[in-house]
Amino acid sequence: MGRAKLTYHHGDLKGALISVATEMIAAEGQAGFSLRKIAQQVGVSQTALYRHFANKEELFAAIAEQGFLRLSEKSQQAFDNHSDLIERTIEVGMAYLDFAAENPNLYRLMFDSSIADNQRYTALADARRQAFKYSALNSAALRRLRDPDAEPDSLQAESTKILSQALVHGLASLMIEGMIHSRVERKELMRKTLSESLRFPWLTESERQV
Amino acid sequence: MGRAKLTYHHGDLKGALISVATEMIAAEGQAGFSLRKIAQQVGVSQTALYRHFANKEELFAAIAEQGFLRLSEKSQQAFDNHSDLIERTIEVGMAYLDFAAENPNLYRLMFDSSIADNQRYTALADARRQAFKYSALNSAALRRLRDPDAEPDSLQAESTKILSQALVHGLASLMIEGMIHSRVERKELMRKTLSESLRFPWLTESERQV
DNA sequence: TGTACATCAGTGAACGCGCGTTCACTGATGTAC
DNA sequence: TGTACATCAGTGAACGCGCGTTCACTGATGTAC
Repeated sequence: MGRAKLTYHHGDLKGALISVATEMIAAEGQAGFSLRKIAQQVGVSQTALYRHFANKEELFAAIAEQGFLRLSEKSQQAFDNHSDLIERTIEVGMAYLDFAAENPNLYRLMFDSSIADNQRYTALADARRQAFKYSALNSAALRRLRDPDAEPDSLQAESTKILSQALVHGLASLMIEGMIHSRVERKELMRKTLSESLRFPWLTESERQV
Repeated sequence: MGRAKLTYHHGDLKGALISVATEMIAAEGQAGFSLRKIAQQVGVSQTALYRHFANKEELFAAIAEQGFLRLSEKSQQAFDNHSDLIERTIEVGMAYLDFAAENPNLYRLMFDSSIADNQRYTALADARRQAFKYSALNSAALRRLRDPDAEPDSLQAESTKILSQALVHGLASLMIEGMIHSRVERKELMRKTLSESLRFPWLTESERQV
């Protein structure tokens, strides 16, 4: 169906709604968000939306899902581009930080617990799991290197995993909330901080090649 | 003025409003928050509030300020109770995490950029600075120990400071958003993670005593 | 000690607003024959 | 190839709601004389 053709039926209204809604979240955040504005921007009546989403929350879930899919892609690229374990960990983390810096409002929505915690949105939960696959794999690998006989869910393993997750999420939050002010270039700072904290001194040089 | 006495004038309406508003934030978060509900709960007309606050945002700022003052107190206690540098850093961090765990909605409000970034609220900014004084002093001390000749705002110093801030903020966020699921006791896990990441292997035993 | 009066904290009715959602509808599409 | 009809995407008027804020007011308080 031609795009220029102004038909009664839109063609891909669902996709257009998600895309415009995502832009709106990016521009104004969750506070200034409204279904009516989105419909207006898409050029459709304010009730058309209810053919595709049961309610506002369901649209939010779709936006968040979209976000995780994009984050996933970035993470995978970073993962695939590096084989050195530490480099890889840093670069996956950097991809995460870049995403947060470029999409602060979207990032916030993605981690809004009121949506994320709702078990109803299975597609969202899947996308989320996918996005964390690469960092999760990384920490599993690290754990094995560190202590091959460690129980999978030992305190040691848990704390390693949580450390890296917390660090990267914390850096993202600090960036978004503007708590990081520095003369030095932000990206360089991120890289350095990540790299210092993830040096893992217990690894020998040979172990670092995965 | 007696409390039981039902007078036309309240006595300390401003204080009562902040206190009830803080409770309401704690219970329902920013989403379900409304001036009318608060006035009702305090038992006063919905417009009485405007004698003490110009608008809703100003009340938010007062709530956040209150939060930072409480956090400040907790941090200072933790600081004063330990002289070992690492123990002290861990305990100040733990105080921060406890606060976030006990007051998730308040914590979120305190770091809501739309209020925090507004320069108009100088009392809020002061309270905030006060709350971070102890962790900031800590990282300054660490920096000096690590490299006495380091320029105060070197990349090294910046990244050390950011690392500890990010870690503790990241852990708080993970806790609040329920991303931390674990069989082991949460507090123990926090302590271990913090302690591992802040071990600072470059410090000698004698340097650890401040 | 008593009175007049300025000050100011709290009232209550009312405003306009934007919101999410409902409802009965209409126009376009695709398919069976 | 043409027609009847079921399906379903999008319409537009309307709903009720809770909200923040305004306004002219009233009742209580404290102070000057």
